[in-house]
Amino acid sequence: MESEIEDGLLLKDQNGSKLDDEGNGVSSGGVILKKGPWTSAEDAILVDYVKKHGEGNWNAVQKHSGLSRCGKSCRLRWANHLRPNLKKGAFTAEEERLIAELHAKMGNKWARMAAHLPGRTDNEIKNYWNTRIKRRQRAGLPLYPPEVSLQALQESQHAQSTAGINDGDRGDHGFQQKNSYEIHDTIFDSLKANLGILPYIPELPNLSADSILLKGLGSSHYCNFVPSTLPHHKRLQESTMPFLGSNVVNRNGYYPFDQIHNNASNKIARSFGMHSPLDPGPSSQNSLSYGHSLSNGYSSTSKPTSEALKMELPSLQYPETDLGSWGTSPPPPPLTESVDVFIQSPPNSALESDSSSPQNTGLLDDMLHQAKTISSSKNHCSDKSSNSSTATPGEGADSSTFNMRETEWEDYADHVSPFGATSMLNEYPAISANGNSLDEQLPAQVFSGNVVKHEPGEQAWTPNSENQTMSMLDISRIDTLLASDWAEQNLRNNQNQTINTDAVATLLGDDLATDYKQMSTAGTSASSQVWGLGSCSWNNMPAVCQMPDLP
DNA sequence: AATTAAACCAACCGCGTGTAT
DNA sequence: AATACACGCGGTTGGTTTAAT
Repeated sequence: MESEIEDGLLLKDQNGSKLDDEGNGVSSGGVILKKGPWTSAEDAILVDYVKKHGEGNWNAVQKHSGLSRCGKSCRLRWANHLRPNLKKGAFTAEEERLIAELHAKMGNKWARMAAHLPGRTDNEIKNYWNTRIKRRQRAGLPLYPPEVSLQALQESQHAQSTAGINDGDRGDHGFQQKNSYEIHDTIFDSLKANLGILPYIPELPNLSADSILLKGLGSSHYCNFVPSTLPHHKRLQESTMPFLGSNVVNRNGYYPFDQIHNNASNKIARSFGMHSPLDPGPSSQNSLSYGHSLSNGYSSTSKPTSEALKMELPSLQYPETDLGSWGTSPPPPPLTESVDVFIQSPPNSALESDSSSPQNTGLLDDMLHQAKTISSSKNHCSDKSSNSSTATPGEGADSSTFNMRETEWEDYADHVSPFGATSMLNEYPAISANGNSLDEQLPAQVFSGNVVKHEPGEQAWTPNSENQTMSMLDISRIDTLLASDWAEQNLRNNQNQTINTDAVATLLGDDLATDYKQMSTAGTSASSQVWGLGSCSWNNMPAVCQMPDLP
């Protein structure tokens, strides 16, 4: 080792390590730190070291084991490849779905997501997601499955509503609020993107998109959708926003929904195969487009089991892992594309980042002020939301409105237009009223009950019942989220739900999934699942405005 | 069969945060 | 309180494999 030390000029990298002229690091002891692929010998050394000394203190590995790797590299190698219980192989359909769900809630918090996926690493999840982002971007398909988006919104609303109730006592709920915010932000962007590509905007009865965002600043119930003012702008990258150029973001940094509305409304039915009830059936063009989409983008990384097995352990880089589990795992995702299908147009990063700009500070202050003013009259807000609703009270009550079976997720894309918005109006089956939310189920259980596996080539879920059609009317309508159905339902459920949510959130904080699980099992699932826009009205604003990391 | 493009994945890099001194 | 260090996270890069032409 020592002999490898070079006397040449040594640079220092960001971590203070010296670099030789080939870019290899040089430890403080003068040992050249190797870079690049790990060898089996190095793996063995590292494994042996960890067995003896445990994890952590990674910089000591090089010193004590003679391994010519920096501590950071050792940690990464251990975490991603050598540590026990790592699950290798393609992601299962369940995992794919969970990833989408988690991403909807957390954004690019790979490590946190990995915590929910035993045996999976943040890097693995990140790679998986990013490859699909790219693919979906090219295909113009949704980022999240509709039910994931909707559910996340619901949950975020629960949380934010709770935050509203705790308005005067936010000190201990910073995380929860932040979490809520993140959910909102991510999903909101997702929904916005959908608005840009989905035909539903026209369906928004009494509010244009800009009214949702901007007018809401004044007194609407939609203010909670105003994108963040928070500094987490790094989370979503511009690269995830392919559909809309920055030129469509108004000078306030908000996404000009009305513009989208105007531009998109005329294209809606035709472009997406989603037909207005007043519009004749899908055009052949849609069908063709959709079919094209299917044929294009569906080489998912989730490969059939056999392939998954094949791809594993390609080299010494991969330690032996328990492939046995794969043998028993569900058939590879036909679902292969399950996630891809829903990767939607990227979030509007401009909106996000811009909203955090100083120029919006005043707006946020106003929002906060009004939020506090209004928070005491939540019911009043609900009433107002109700008035704007286009749904009848009875209709929205069905919790199924915002739930889809996982299978539908895949089918959704499969049937959708090239833009990912399939003819949901016709094809989505109704979900049972007691359909579980994603969070109501633990990962291991999430997909057990209602996932219908499809073979990769299996295109279609055949619409065959009226109730299916019924359900989709709401589900497919992203704008519905912003509109009145939720508010309508919320009117009835708001009070009790808010209290429950508050209590749970207060107790559990971070783990919103658990929060909602508990809520659901407490017999409030029906109401909670229809928790709507109304609940995300002003009482939510504090959650946004109180973000601890606000400047 | 050869070439090119796309997809995948391991590893690296920079930065932020927490902790020890 | 200030500084240095260790660690972890998220983003990016580059090499390899696979698929398409």
